[in-house]
Amino acid sequence: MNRRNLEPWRGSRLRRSFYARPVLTVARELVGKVLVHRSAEGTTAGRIVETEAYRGPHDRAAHSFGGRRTPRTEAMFGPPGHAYVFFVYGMHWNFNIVTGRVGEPHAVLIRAIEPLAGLELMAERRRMQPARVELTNGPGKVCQALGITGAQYGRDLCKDPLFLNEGSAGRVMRSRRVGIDYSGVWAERPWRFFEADNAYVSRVPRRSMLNAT
DNA sequence: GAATAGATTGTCT
DNA sequence: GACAATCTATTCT
Repeated sequence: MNRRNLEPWRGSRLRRSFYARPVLTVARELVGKVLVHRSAEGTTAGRIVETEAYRGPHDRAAHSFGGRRTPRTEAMFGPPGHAYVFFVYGMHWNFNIVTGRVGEPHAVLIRAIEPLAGLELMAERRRMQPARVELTNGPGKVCQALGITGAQYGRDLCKDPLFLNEGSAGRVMRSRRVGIDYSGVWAERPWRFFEADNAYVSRVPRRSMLNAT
């Protein structure tokens, strides 16, 4: 265990240029990176192990489909490296990272992380025991564990207190995205990326749906 | 282990 | 009024 793993917030921070690239590239490369949130309650951090790319205005599954630009989706149209946070199903927050160019409404959903620091605080927020994969194996769970809500909407992820650091991943696989069956052919696109054999990945697809990257 | 139902509210039609 | 980039508990096999 090196110092970076013990104190993940000390790592090398990802720069704006990392996010200012095509959304599929960023989604793929975000697997293995370290997400850190330093809040008043304490610091929590984890390795990203599962992501999904959303690519409006053409992608029917994206909230920015058709160029829909409202107070809710505004952040997706803004500069890369900022947070797009939304509330869904009446009770869960989801955290995304805006990518690409200004005016291009693309973002990457963070679906799962492997906890690195602040496990006790995560467990407290999640109201469960710390040594369980259910702590952070889903997009709503990640937000609850890290204390991410609408208060973080639009925040610059190149600055404190919510930011990403360098990290590395094992083998990365891809599959169709989760929970967007209403979007027709767009649901088939292999725009979900995850680390192979990681226990914190929210759902392991059938072998026939898998692709190596 | 898989399938299903229920919770609960912001957003848009 | 309908629906949603989800989670949890429950009820099956």
